[in-house]
Amino acid sequence: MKDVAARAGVGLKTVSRVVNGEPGVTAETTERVQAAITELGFRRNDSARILRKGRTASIGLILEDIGDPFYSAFSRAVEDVARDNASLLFIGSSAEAADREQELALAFCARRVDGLIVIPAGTDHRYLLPETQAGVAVVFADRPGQRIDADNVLSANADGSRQGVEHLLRHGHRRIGYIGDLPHIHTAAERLRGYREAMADAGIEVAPGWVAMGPTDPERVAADLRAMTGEDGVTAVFCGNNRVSVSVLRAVDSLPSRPALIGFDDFELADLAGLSVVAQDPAGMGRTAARLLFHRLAGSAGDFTTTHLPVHLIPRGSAERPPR
Amino acid sequence: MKDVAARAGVGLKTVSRVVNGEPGVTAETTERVQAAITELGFRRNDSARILRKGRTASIGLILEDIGDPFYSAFSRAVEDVARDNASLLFIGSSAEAADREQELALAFCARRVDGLIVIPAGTDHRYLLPETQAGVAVVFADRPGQRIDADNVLSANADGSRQGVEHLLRHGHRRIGYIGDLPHIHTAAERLRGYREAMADAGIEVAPGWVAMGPTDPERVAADLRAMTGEDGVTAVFCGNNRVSVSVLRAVDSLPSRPALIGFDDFELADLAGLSVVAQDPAGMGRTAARLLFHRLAGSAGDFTTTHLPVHLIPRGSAERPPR
DNA sequence: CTGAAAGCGCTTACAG
DNA sequence: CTGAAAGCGCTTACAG
Repeated sequence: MKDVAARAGVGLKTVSRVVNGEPGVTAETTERVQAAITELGFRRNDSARILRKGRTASIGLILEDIGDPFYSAFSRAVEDVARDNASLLFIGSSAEAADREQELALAFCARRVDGLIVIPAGTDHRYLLPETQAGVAVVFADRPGQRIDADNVLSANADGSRQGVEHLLRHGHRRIGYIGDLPHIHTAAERLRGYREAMADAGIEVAPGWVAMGPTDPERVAADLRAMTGEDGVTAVFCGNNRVSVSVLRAVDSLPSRPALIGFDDFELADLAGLSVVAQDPAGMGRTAARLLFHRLAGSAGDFTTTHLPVHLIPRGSAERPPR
Repeated sequence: MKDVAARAGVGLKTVSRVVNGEPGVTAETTERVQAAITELGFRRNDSARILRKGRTASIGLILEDIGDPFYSAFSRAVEDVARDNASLLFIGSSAEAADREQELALAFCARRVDGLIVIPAGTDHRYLLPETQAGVAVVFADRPGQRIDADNVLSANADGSRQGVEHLLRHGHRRIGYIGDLPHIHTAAERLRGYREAMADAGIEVAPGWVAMGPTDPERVAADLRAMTGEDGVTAVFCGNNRVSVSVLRAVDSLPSRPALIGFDDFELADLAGLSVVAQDPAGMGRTAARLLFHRLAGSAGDFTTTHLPVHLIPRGSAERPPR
């Protein structure tokens, strides 16, 4: 910028005015400055600008894994809202590791992002306290932030499982199994709770072998599926998330008899597989979380909120078959 | 930092040393500084650090759409390599719009990213010349950069189509149709070229109605599928990308008779649908592009390269059926 | 082992 | 309409 000023024979401030389209510069001066800019290949350094101005016009997004279709739809919605607010987006995956989540969050904060959208992997978010006190806005999505006051945007997880179970009950099932993710994950625990409550309300005692929580790798899921659908086993299986559903679909055809199926979370081609699902709205969740974040950044002060986004049941055949 | 220095009764430089874990500070002094840091809730401002140091330890990634599973696997690989190189990742979607690609790229450059990985939407990348001259490393992936010298990492697109067509020929098909994406997209054009060459080599003249290029929305694809598989139409259809494949799978069951199918690019559940594919390696592409970028940033000077990543055919039944 | 001075590339607040 | 000075929060190069 100094070079441009020298070349155009003007002061620094005049170059700044031209670069930022501020008023109060003669057409002739503007032209001379513009010429110098092109000749020298000048590009404004936004880092320097940011250092002086305060707000960085960037936000950070911490996901579990961009590879999961739920999170990619979520991310796209966040990105769109960020663009509407003239903000750039840092992104990172925690891979379900608390220390990686924290490392990413603090790295983003060190770059002075204005705000953070976090899909929590960890269970203690007090490490963000100094950041929020310094003015960084934080919104947790999909799972709530823990040991910290903040805004949360969640799906109606327990309610969704309840809906799914009641749907299976209406189609005559009573021995209903549940395959879920690791139980320390909030969504996994909530969905299991909804299942248990709906079963209890129907007066059905859940046998120990009917519930299997654990990592969502295909082998574990297939083994648990086989175990719970054996002789006198369950006639229907509730899949706790889209990873479980996919693994179950891959394994179900090798079972002696096919159980009724319902999955939590919709995904591409679930329709072709005829899988009935309790559908979440990942784009809606991303949009809601991002709008809330920019609301806070715009100075909205009210109490912290927890939003539960509704889910809805999509029947496609797999859950509407009677018990064998 | 000034406040910390004052509180600890030391100089600025000493605080800097402690914050960065540089040697040459007494344990006692370190302790006093650390105490001041916690008491004041000090957080180093990396923007300021970056301004002084030069390199920003961040790269930008411009995708067509994070929602597409090909690009989400790609992104995850880029992110992993970035982390290995202690670099943060800006991400943005062009939505196949050249102006949005440019806007994102220049915004990232204004933040002084060290490098850029671009999946091009536009067809003229001369706008990046001032940036590359200023030292920004750029790698194009999936599609080549145009009107600019740079590194490219691509799939063997034409070769892949050729493999797919030859596979169908081996199973007795001669009337083979092709449904692809908009022809101005490089991958779409290359894959079509491979198809045409393989057909010509087999001595088959491609009838005008056998090729349909256009947007990948389900309605367009379904209409073209119906049109080309009518009376005396094609007996096999080559799907030019995973968007086309999904739309074809959704529409194919309503046809009077089911054509043989093969798709370019693998995707989740293609196995359940029994779809034979020419598989790309999105994670490998992301990894290769990112490694190349950091190689350049580490000072590697050689000529610009264009890498063609191999693809491989996965038979799953849909392409191995003879003509009706 | 420690610190004062200068500077990274901008903008702010002010004066002319 | 224009510009000189100070400062954003750090690091570099140097001196003690």
